Amino acid sequence: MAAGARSASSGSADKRRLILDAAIRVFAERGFHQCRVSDVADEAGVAYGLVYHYFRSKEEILNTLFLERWQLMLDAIAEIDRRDLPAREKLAHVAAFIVDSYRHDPNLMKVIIVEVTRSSHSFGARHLGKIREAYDGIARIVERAQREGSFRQDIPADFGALFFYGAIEQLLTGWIFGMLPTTEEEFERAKRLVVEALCSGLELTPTTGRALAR
Amino acid sequence: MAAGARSASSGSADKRRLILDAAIRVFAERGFHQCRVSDVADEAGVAYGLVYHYFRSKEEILNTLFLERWQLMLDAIAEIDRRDLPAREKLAHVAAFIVDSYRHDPNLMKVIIVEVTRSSHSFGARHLGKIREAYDGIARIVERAQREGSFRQDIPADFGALFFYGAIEQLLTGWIFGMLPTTEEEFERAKRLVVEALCSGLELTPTTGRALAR
Amino acid sequence: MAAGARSASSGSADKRRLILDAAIRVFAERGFHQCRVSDVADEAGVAYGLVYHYFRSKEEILNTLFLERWQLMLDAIAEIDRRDLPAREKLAHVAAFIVDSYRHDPNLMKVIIVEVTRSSHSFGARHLGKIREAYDGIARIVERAQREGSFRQDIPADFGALFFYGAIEQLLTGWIFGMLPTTEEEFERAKRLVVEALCSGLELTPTTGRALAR
Amino acid sequence: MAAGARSASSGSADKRRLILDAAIRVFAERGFHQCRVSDVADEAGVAYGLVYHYFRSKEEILNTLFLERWQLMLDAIAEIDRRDLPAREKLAHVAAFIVDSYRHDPNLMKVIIVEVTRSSHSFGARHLGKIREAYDGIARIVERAQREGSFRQDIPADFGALFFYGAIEQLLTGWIFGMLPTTEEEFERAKRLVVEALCSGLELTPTTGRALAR
DNA sequence: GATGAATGAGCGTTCATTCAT
DNA sequence: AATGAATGAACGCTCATTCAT
Repeated sequence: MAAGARSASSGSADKRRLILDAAIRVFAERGFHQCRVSDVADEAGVAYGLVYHYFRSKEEILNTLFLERWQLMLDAIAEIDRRDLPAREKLAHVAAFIVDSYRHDPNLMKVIIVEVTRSSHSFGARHLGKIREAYDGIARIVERAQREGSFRQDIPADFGALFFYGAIEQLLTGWIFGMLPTTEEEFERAKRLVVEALCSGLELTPTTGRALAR
Repeated sequence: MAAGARSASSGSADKRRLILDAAIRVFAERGFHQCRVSDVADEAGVAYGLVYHYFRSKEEILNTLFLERWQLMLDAIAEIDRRDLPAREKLAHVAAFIVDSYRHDPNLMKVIIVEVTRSSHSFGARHLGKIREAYDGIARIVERAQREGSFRQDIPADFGALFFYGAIEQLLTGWIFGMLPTTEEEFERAKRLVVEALCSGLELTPTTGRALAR
Repeated sequence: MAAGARSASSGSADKRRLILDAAIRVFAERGFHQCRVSDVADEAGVAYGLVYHYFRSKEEILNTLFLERWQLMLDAIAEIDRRDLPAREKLAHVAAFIVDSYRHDPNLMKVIIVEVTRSSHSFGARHLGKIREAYDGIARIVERAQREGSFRQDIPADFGALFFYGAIEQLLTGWIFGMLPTTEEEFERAKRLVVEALCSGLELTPTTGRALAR
Repeated sequence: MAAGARSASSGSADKRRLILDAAIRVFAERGFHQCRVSDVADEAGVAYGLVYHYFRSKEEILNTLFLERWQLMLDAIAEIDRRDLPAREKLAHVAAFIVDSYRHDPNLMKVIIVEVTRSSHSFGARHLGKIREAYDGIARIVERAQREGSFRQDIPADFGALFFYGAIEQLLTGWIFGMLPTTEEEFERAKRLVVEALCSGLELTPTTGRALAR
């Protein structure tokens, strides 16, 4: 929880932070390519020359936003994996972290997902390594579960991670696009369902029959 | 199979098709926003102005590419759903159709995924309805399976569809980004695994134990 | 009267005439520069390549329209001047000819006035000689009246012609712009008033007092 | 006199003014549509983009030039009308103001007349209201003269204004087109003649006979 | 005569970035 | 640190004109 608490903070005169927070709003609202540097400056209430005092370029603003947020997630995944929990619980925590990140600062997550993660040209390509680290972090959870016998081994860990991440990203996309409702209950339900679906599958089996009863 | 056979064909003098095919290559290579209309014209070997003879704008080229291809997929999903098959088989056919589409014309799929589907600003927003239709088509398969008792009902059909589509899209993204190998075997393996994972889950159970044996 | 009877005629298959008539409507409606050659062709119901079969360029269409109509006016002015009439009557006939030309084919006159006569760049410059001939024709009427003693000599004939033509052109402009009503009565009144004003002046004098009584 | 002193001044570093003055020269020389924004920038000796720093569009430059100059004339006409003078004197002042405006900055007046006032499509239409105000200002002078008995009432004031303005505009057109000489004497003579012609008429009468003697 | 596909120069506008103050 | 004037490359789009059929 408390994911990304820093991004919306600061009543201070930290102009750099002001610019970053303004950029989140503007990039989320209109898209990175559809807005001008001056829009960010206007939103931040500073002269737009100042943007270039703090950032080398418009891109660097986005890179900064992405990296500082994404690293939190990587750290969280790693930390979760170190805990002594069943894999399913770990994945639940990962899902919760991501969903809560969106809940906490939808604009920031929207920017990261839409402008970086889902944008293979320009930014996606640049941050491929970092994005991959997230898959790897999840894959490590799966891998350990396979070694410990709780997860099946016929689905490679990296595929499992891919599917799990893909499902969650699709949830975020649904919220971002306004295709899914964004109430608190929905967030909680989604967290539960994505883990349930990915771990136990969509088919009805004796096992999932028991799962239903829980 | 044979998905979208038309898009890469034609040694004919159909200049309109020539332009569309050139656009696929150029958009895939450098991205929609990163290339100029003249790049498309050059690639097609036609004069600049001819592009505007056939298309109202650069955007219309992309819209055309998206719509003509996406509709094939929607039709395929609907057709698959009409067959008398277990839901798992249906989903396998859907996965196969999408994967084969990528295998058949990776550039076109890359353009559609990267520039339209995963691009909420500009194009994604415009084609939201069409994109949603795909989710709905898959959801209908899941729904029927729930009614018929083969799929569990505690995971709503639309979520199931979302997760399934998300997993597949993540596969495509992996191939597009060069994060996953793109051999024939990989494509086939991926088709199988995404269905297996989504239907039976990642966890090891007595049921999946049996699945392993198949 | 019956000025420019040819311009709106022809139920024949004379495509050249069809194009010219279409050009009158299109140029009048949207302006020479604001419409495309294809607009003219569409209006004429012919393929736009045909326009280039009959005319060397878009400009030549306008030149043709201007010259064929303007020459009628020059001829009319010359013919009027040859009649044995008081100068005031001659000017009245000139005014009537121009006003009736507008009444007969407002679009054509609009094109000629707006796109050629009042457009010093491009077309005005090209047809300067022809435009000047009109001034000269009127000036000749004034000049003769001065020699014969009915017109004062302290206002040079060319100035007189300029003022007279300017007043009439302003009337046309008023109609074209929709600043003056365009009823039959207004046209007749305008004919009378422009001659009266230019010949007798706006000031009230014993002479004009008598004029009132007429 | 001293009409529009601001427009051609400034050796200062006011780049906005520099651009406006350059635009006057370029628009006058080659016409609004026949010149590129870069021509204006080059003429002003500033970078291309700076034009768009100060003006929203090429059109806005022309609008600005027209409005700032035209308003001076409207103000002048209103001010002249407020003076306690015979109508003929008032009209003489109006004529003088306009002629002097041309004398002072022929390029600016050329642009205004040719590109705006005489251009019913595009700009003329946009500024119809402002153009009409000029007619109305002159008409008010005539109207008052009619009420006070010095001008005849059988020629409506608005027609009188139209003819007077038309005559003057034709003079300007003559100078602009190079059809009339542009010496100081000619300007002064034209001022006198246009008023004389419009007030007293072209015909020789006992009254105008006396006028000759003056 | 008639068609409309094909050509390509031209131009208005945008906007990231620099820099003098 | 802070400002915003100044720069200029880049690009989408228009449209008059040509030409093969």
